Amino acid sequence: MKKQSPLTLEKRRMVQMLKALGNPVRFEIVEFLAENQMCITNDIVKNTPLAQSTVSQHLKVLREAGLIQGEIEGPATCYCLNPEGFNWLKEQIGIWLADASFERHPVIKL
Amino acid sequence: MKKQSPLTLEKRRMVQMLKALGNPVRFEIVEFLAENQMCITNDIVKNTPLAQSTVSQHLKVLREAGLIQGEIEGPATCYCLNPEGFNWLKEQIGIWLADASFERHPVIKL
DNA sequence: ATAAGTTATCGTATTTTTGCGATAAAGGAG
DNA sequence: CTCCTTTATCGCAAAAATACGATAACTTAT
Repeated sequence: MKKQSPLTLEKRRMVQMLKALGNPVRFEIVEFLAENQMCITNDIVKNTPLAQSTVSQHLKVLREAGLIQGEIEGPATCYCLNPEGFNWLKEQIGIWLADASFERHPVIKL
Repeated sequence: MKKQSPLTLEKRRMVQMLKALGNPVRFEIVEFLAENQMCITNDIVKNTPLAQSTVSQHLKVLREAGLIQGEIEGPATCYCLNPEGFNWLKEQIGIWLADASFERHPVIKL
């Protein structure tokens, strides 16, 4: 039995990203950003039934997780996916799932 | 500008899995299960500072997300990763991230 | 300067999640 | 049978997430 060490910085970042994506609204925002290269915040707002302030909060969560990035374009803000963040996550998940043992503990019938 | 359609069943399942993994405690439980082939609930409990009932709740969340599976072994319960669930998730993430456009909206300086 | 449009943040209400103790169910040991 | 161990569930408290309106900051156009 191996004792669990506390989560590394990398894994905490991974958890933060997974949590950010593990919400239907944010998941849809990411999909929207992926599908639309024109990514002004207001377009995202119009695409949801939610208030502008709510969407802004969700964008903040995604931004802080490093999954999207915003850039001020004149009076508006252009959000796009953050390729570095997504590629990093993809890589980490790959490593993580590869390491994971899917072996089943041999069932000892008592 | 493309209008967003509501999330498909598959995507909702994906969100559910991401949410389940997007919690430090559950993430560690999964790591623990991956590292230890002996996966009795009580061992998981001993590995955390949390109460048994709390761990049981987290296991339920992971189980309902299809990420782990439990099997009653005598008086105890043996939990293991669910290979199908994880492989499905890995596959979906691969597809999802491959589809995602990382192109940046061309910045029009006004 | 004023007005219109866009976005971030603040305060707050509601909902959900997280955590715990107590309890019940179920199996195995004596 | 009784006792012990293990686990799931219930009820509840505390914490966090979610959503909204109001507001402030900022840009652009008039």
